[in-house]
Formats: sequence, C-alpha cells, structure tokens
Amino acid sequence: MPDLTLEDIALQAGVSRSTVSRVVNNHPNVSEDVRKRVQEVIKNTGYHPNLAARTLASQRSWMIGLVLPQSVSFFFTDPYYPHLTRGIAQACNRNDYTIALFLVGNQDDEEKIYPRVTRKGMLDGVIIQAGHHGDQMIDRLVNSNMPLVVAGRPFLKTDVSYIDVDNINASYNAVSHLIRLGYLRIGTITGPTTSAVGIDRLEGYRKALLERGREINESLIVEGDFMEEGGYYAMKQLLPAKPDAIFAASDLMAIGAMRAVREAGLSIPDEVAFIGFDDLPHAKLPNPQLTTVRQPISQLGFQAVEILIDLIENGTNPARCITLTTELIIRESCCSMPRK
Amino acid sequence: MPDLTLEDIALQAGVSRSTVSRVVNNHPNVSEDVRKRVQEVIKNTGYHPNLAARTLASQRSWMIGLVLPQSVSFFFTDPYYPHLTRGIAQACNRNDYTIALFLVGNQDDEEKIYPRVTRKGMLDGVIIQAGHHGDQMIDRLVNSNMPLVVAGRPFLKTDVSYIDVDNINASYNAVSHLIRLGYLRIGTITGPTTSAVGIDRLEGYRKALLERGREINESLIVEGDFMEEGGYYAMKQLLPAKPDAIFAASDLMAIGAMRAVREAGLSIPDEVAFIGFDDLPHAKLPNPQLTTVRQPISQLGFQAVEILIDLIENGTNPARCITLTTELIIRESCCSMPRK
DNA sequence: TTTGATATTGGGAGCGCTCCCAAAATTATA
DNA sequence: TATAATTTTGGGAGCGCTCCCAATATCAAA
Repeated sequence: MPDLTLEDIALQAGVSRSTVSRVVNNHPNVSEDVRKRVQEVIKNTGYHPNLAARTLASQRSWMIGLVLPQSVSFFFTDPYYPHLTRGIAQACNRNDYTIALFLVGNQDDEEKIYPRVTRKGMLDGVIIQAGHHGDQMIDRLVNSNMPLVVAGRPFLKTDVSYIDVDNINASYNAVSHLIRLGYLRIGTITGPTTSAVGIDRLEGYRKALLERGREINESLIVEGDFMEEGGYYAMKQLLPAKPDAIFAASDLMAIGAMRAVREAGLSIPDEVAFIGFDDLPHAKLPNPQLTTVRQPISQLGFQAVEILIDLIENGTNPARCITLTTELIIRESCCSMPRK
Repeated sequence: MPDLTLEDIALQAGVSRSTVSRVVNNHPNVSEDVRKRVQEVIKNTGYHPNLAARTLASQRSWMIGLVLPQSVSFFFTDPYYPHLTRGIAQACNRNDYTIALFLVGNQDDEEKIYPRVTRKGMLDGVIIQAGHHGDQMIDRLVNSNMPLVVAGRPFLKTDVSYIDVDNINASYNAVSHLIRLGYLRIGTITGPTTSAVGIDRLEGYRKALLERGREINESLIVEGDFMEEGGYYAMKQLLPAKPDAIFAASDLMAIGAMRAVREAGLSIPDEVAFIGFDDLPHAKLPNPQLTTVRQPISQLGFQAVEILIDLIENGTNPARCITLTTELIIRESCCSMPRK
C-alpha cells in the first residue's frame, strides 16, 4: 500500500484536503454526511496522517521526552523506574502522546542528549527524574524554556513544576509508628544526603522524634545508598549503638540491614524491628515480612504527564507542584507490643 | 533566542541555505573556508536543525521504536528490561538515534499503539521484545513492512530478523555441569512453555540428559512462570519426586524454589543443588550464592540496534539472525563433589 | 423575494528542511 | 590562451500537513 496523503483521501472522498484535515482533527465545522463519507474512506484505506508533516505544520509533535539519569545501580534493582515508566506510558497512551526515552549514563551522554532533547520539532515537553545535587540537566532544561516536569522534588529550589511523594510525612509516620509501639532507640539508615529524597526522609525521622520530645542521637543515623549492600554495611556501623528499631529509607537497605542483624545473631523483630520504604515485591517475602512505606509511583508518573500536558497547553507559569501521600503497610518486621 | 532556521544561518554566514545544509550534514562538496565559517556561525548561534522538517524532507526520522510487551509481572522484577533498554539506549546514543518507547499493557493498548508505531513519518524501524504464543504484535509489524528486529527468538518461525541468547546451549551447559558433578535426579523448573525462551531452556535440559544416556523423568519437570512464587510452588510439586538438583529457568524461580526446599527442612546444596538463569544481583546474596547462567542482555540490546540500522540502511532482506553465547557462573548452590 | 447571518468548503501560503539541477568558480589540459 | 573537466554554490521544487481567509452554500428573518 503506497503512502497515502491527505490529498489522496480528499480525491477519493470528493472533497478538499482541508476538509479531510478537519475530519481527521475533529474540527466542528464539517457537515455530518461529509464527515461520514470521509471517515469511511479513511477507514477503508487505513490512512494515518504523516507525523513529521503534522509536526512541522502545527509545531506540535505529540511526543514527550522522558529523561532518566541512569545511576547504574538504581536503574537495575529498583522497581521505581519501571513503575514510573508504566504510569507515564499509560497517561501517554490515553492522551495520544508518544514517549521519547533518554537514558543518561554519563557526562558524555548528557552532552549528546541535551541538544536532542531541546531541539525544535522534536518534543512538546519533558519529564525528568530528579537526581542528585550537582545534576546539571534540570537547570539546563529549565533554561531551555521547554515545558518541564520533574519527577521528585528537585534538589535546588527553582520554580520548576514537579511532582513528588511526601517523603517527609511518609517517614514521619513510619517513625511515629515505631515510637508508638514503644521502641526507644530508633535508628535510621538514610539515602544519600546529596539527593532531595535522602534529605526529606531523614527530616521526617528527625521531626517525629523531636515532636515526641526524643533526643536525636547522631550515632543512630548512618547514611546509605539505597542499595542492599549499603544497608548491610550501614547496619554494621549501627549495631554498636544498640538500636532496637531501624527505619531504612529503602526496602533494599532494610533487607541488607536485616541480613547484618541476622548475622550478628539478633532476632527480628524481637531484638531489632524494621520499617523499610518502597514496598518492593521482595518486601512481602517472609523472614519476616517487611513493614514498609508504599509509594504511589506509577500514579506519580501518570500525573506527571497530566501536569506536563497542562503546561504544554496552558503555559508553564506558574509552576505546578504536587505532593502525593503514601501509605504505611504494616507487616511483621516490627511487633505491635514492645519487647520485654 | 528565536527559532533559527537554515536560512538565518545562511544569511549570517553569507552563503545559501543549501550550503549550510551541506555543512550540517557533512557533505563533502564544501570548500574548507566556507565550512569553517558556517560552522562558526552555527556554534555561536546554537543552531540545531528542526527535526520535523528534516524528517519530512528526508523521510528519515532517526528515531526507532522499542515495543515492550509489559507482562506486568516481568517488567517489575526482572532486570532483563532495564538491561535491554540500557544496551539499546547506548547504541542509539552512539548512532544519534532516539528511542520511542511503547509499553503494551493490554489489548486496548495494542490497538492504540500499533498505528502509532507503523505510522509514516515517525519511526525508521522497530525493536520488539519477543513475547508469548498468541502475541499478535510481531506478525502485524512484520506485515507492515517496517524494518524490524525481534529481541529474543520469535515463537513462530517467520523470516524476521532477531537476536537471541543461545538458550538451548546455555541450559544444556548448566545441566551438563550438574551431571558432571554427579547428580542423579536432576529436575527442572521451566519457564512458560508458551514462550520460545521457556521451550528452549527445557530443550537444553532434555538434550543434556539424553546425550548422557539419562532417561527423562517427567515427574522431575514442572512448569513455572519465571517468578519467585512460581518457583516456590513448582518446587513443592517437585519435592515428592526427590530431586537432588534443580535447574531453574530463572534466578527468581530458583530463589523461590530454594525457599520451598528450606521450608521442607532440606539443606542446599547438600541435599538439593541449584542452578538458576539470569545472574540477577540477588543471585550473589548468600544463603547460598546461586550458580547461574549469565546472559549478555545489554549487549543483546546494543546489537539489536546495530542490526536494525543495517536493515534501515541496506534493506530488510535477508533476515539477520544472531545468537549470543552465555556464561555459566559457578557459585555455591551446587557443590563440586557429589554428596555422600 | 431579498437580505443578512451562519455553516461549510476550497485553496493558498508556509512550516524548515533535503535534493536535484543548473550556474558559477576553479582547476586541469590541450 | 582557449577549452574541457571538475569542484563549489545557489535556487527551485517538494515533503504532507495546518491554518487562515475568501468563496460558496444554507437557512432564518424581514
């Protein structure tokens, strides 16, 4: 089947190019019978408008960029990315947008990718995953004038639109739960404090303790990297401080930390209780099942797209900022009664 | 900065539109000094050609589609997809292509996505992940005439280009290893036999046993679903047949199966040995560390792109089919001496 | 019936590029 | 120096669409 154009359809339907265009784009001013006739021809021929031509003429590509800083470790173990991507993909499907995926591995990639992302005639807008302090991409993108939504709070306070999970409240609630259960020496394994998410989850921990009149014991705070191994080693540092409960800023770290605790011959949750963060599928596996904070990640992705479309259609000012709430999933890794 | 066009650059450099186009596209017939002058202007102005216009005029979009059947379970637990995607992204970066990502969740998505993938003026070619028997997308894509590379062997023998891991040999080697170690009742937990990968890995198992003159004991073969839970339940079915070693077609299933074995009070590897498939990060975690087959997934993605570019530039006939070899990673889950 | 308002349709211009071909400039050859 | 061959450059046409505006058809009110 040769490449059909508007003109071909017009000819077959006995109307003009413009009329076919109106039918295709659902413009109102077309009489019912003509619309029917044209739609018939379109259906029979399997015509689809040429994307490039449409983009060139309308200055809209119906394509949005998804820029993922591919911090090697995260990308492969953390279901965050698949979930985020799924939410984005669903929203794009629903709104007839297509995702252009950019995985930024290193500085070189960034140099290659940046012009491709901001190049005219390619993308209507961009969703970027918030990264670490020092991450250039967001600032550059902000300056490029491209409609932009950041997934996760950006490290630096700029007036970009972003959508994030309420990390502070989430960890506040998790730690409050531990306090309520009667734990007295609650430690935490934080994420990297070069990232907003690491900082926020630590802040929630502090806030919960301070509000209950507890003192912050710095020896009960160790920085991790969100990974299993990081949790393991962080826990080894924590053990001498004799924590009776640990709030880990990721499930993976909680799992690693539990491994360290088990190796030290302590029992979970009787001697050390745990709360994680993420609600990975692994969290449900026994030994014991992990109490954790569930984040609505794919919803976050979905809404990121909706915000972006809003920005594209109605201008980027003012910045839209949204925070989603989380849910504490209570399982077996912290017990409902304080141990003897 | 207003949107620059070729014409603007031409004006500033005192040459014609055509000449600037030649410089941008590295055509040979431009004198050195003119080239220099134009490049200077381009650099100073930060000009980048408009993608849509270029695509419309040249009928090349420099964009390839990546179609992932998002079987919910796999996508979120199996690092296969991130690895594949990373390989593809790297190759795309290197060759100045952009990835358009399509996640096919269900039949509805497929109907929406299919025309978008095959629509003119959008993609130069497509990489699709091989799915299950009954998967329509591949056939439809083959018929659409779009340059196409399938990641993984397609279930049905068509003459598409594909790139796959040598699953048969991989599992043949794994099972041969178990035989060599002296195991006598080697069972297997297969992948779904509605997928090529499930079938191939089972075939390798059979081949290894038959070649050593062993009989195939059907009660030692149970079908799983590649997931942890599936492995767990498959193992429960397998236990009455008293296997002394298990070849699982995925690490996740091996992990689930080990859980079942441990619950049954048997020790690993002394009473039941294990070999998995994938070499997930989890595989390295102790308890005991899992012997497994490592696949070069991101290389598979990388080469898929190279094949696709070849198809785009040199025509799709004949189909290019490539098989990559795997590596058996020997760890602790099967011991080097047959148990007493 | 006439007039004016409104709904529908067609065609031109243009989006920013590539590609072809002819013109101009340069170099080689007689 | 004249001529032919070659390299370099410019301009037109066209990729397939959208969008504007003018033309035509339709309908209601006077």
